[in-house]
Order: sequence, then C-alpha cells, then structure tokens
Amino acid sequence: MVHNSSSLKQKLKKGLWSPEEDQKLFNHITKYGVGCWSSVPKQAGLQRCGKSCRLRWINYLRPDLKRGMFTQEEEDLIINLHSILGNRWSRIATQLPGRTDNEIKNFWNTSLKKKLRQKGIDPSTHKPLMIEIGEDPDGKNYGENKFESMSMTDNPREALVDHNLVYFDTGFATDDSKENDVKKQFFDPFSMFEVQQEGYEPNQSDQLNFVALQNYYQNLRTLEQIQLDSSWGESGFSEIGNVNCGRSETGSSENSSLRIKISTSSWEEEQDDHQQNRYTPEDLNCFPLASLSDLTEANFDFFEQI
DNA sequence: AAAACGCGCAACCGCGACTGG
DNA sequence: ACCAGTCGCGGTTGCGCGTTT
Repeated sequence: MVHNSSSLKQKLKKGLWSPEEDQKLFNHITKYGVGCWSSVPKQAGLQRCGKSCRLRWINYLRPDLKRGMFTQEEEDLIINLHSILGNRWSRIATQLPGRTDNEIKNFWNTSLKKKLRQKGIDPSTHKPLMIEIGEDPDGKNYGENKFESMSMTDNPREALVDHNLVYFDTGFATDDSKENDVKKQFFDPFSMFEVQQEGYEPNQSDQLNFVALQNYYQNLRTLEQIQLDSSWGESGFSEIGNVNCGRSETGSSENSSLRIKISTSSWEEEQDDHQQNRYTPEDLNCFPLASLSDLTEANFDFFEQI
C-alpha cells in the first residue's frame, strides 16, 4: 500500500488524548455547543475523527460528570437495574446522573460481577449460582433426581418449576372477594415461591440451600451479605432481615406435605395484606426497587412512570 | 533488576438505527 | 425506494501501571 504525502498528513490520530487535544475540544464545545460531530475535528483543529471527539467529550470532558468512586447507593442501583435491563448500559446510565455508560460498564465488568459471584449470585441471570440438594440420612432421596440436571448456568427458578417441586407466585393476584364484579388484578409486591411435595422432608443440606435462597432474596433487597442462619424451627417461619423462610404442614399426619415458602414480607404482614387490602400498582412507589426485580422490561417501563 | 503477569480503564470498532436529500 | 452520512450503543482491545516471580 502506497500513501502519498497528503494522505499521510490526513492520517487521524488514535489512542490516548493529550492535554492539548482535550483543551482544544473543550474550548470548541463550550464555545459552539454540541452539534455535528463529524465537523468538530476540522473546526477545532484536531487530527481525530468525529466519533473519537464525541466519545472524549461524553466520557471525560463533559462538565457535569461525577468523578470518583461509585457510592454504595449507586452500586445497589446498578445491580438492581441490571437485573431488569441486562447489559443496556445507556439505559442504566440514565438513572445515574453524572455517570457514563462506559464507566458503568467498566465498573460492572471489573468489580460488580466479581462481587455478585462471591455472594453466590450469577451476574448474568441474578439467580443463585447453584443449589445442591443433598441426601437424606435415612437413604430416601427426594432432591437428587429433581436437581441433578441443574448447572451453574441454569435458571434455578425455571428448573425448579420444571420439576414440579417449586411453585412461583407470579407477583400478580386476583381479588377473590369480588365474586360478582369483574375480577381485578393486583400487583403483589410480596412475590414468593413454595415447595410442596408429599413426604418430602428437608435434611440439613436442603435447609441450608433454602436459607441460601433466602439469602439470595435478601441480596436483592439490600445487597448486604447476611449471616447464614441455619436454625430451622420445628414449625413457623424464621426471619432474616426482611426476608422470611419457613415451613408449614398441611393435611393429615399420614398424608402430609411440607410447604416451604420464601417471601419478602413477614408472614403476619402478608396474611393481613392478602386478606384485607391487597396492593395496587399505585402503591409500588412505596416499595424498594428490588421487589420489582422479577418484572419484565415492559413492566419496568410502566413502573418507571409512577 | 528485569521480565512476566494481572488488572482497570480509556478508547476503538462494528453494527444497527435514524435522517435528510 | 434508495443511499450516504451520522449517531449511539455495546462488545472488545490494548495501553499503562502496579505487583509478583
């Protein structure tokens, strides 16, 4: 390939920006504002392409940029938004004033992914990395066959549903009291799931796994590592932070099934709320974002407006 | 002392969407 | 309808620098 002297002169500079280049670009944009990026290099006297100038302004020179470390609040917000929006960094950045999509993306890739994995959460699905169901001491094994196909990348919620072992509340409910009226659908902020299988008794390992799930739900809300609580009462529900985990027996002693339930409200609260005044979408702005984490993006758009 | 390694971050690249002629 | 120019996004690269071997 042969270049003549003029094409060599035109060769665009790449790589890191010098302080002089920054000054030229900054002066130009503050004087004339943001307009046609392709004409900026010529007007500002820069040997750069317009694209490079745009990026430099957006990610570094813009005066409204917030510098420095991400706060805990920003970190929590990024994780929550990522669980809903995925790798849509520009969408996420709109919720963090002064932060750029590139900055958030880098922070996610270098720091947050690692942190979530350390907490046992898959950063791409925001679900627990793996649930292992151990063997019961008496030789019966209700868990292994159900869960053996699960892997690190499987979605535990879907896998559990596939195996008919866990039932998930969708987060929406109908008001059964309105028999004659058109049934109204409410958003239930206390989405939960239940395990119900005849004859199933969780062993120590199972219990720890459910506590891990409980921990996972707790992480959704506060993202603080909580102490694993292996105390598992004879009946009733234990509470860790704002997340509850517990068991109740149904049916006769011969034909009983165990219900294990994890929800984000206290048992009493939830019973009361379900019986008396269910929540409507209008109530949602009272609830932490994490309780919306299972919603689809379409719903997210809706909830953004309220 | 210096080579190798690992990490964080700025910047690049390719692609799809948009727009105006 | 088509096309060229531009913008914006997200994945990826590679530089700079501190740490380890």
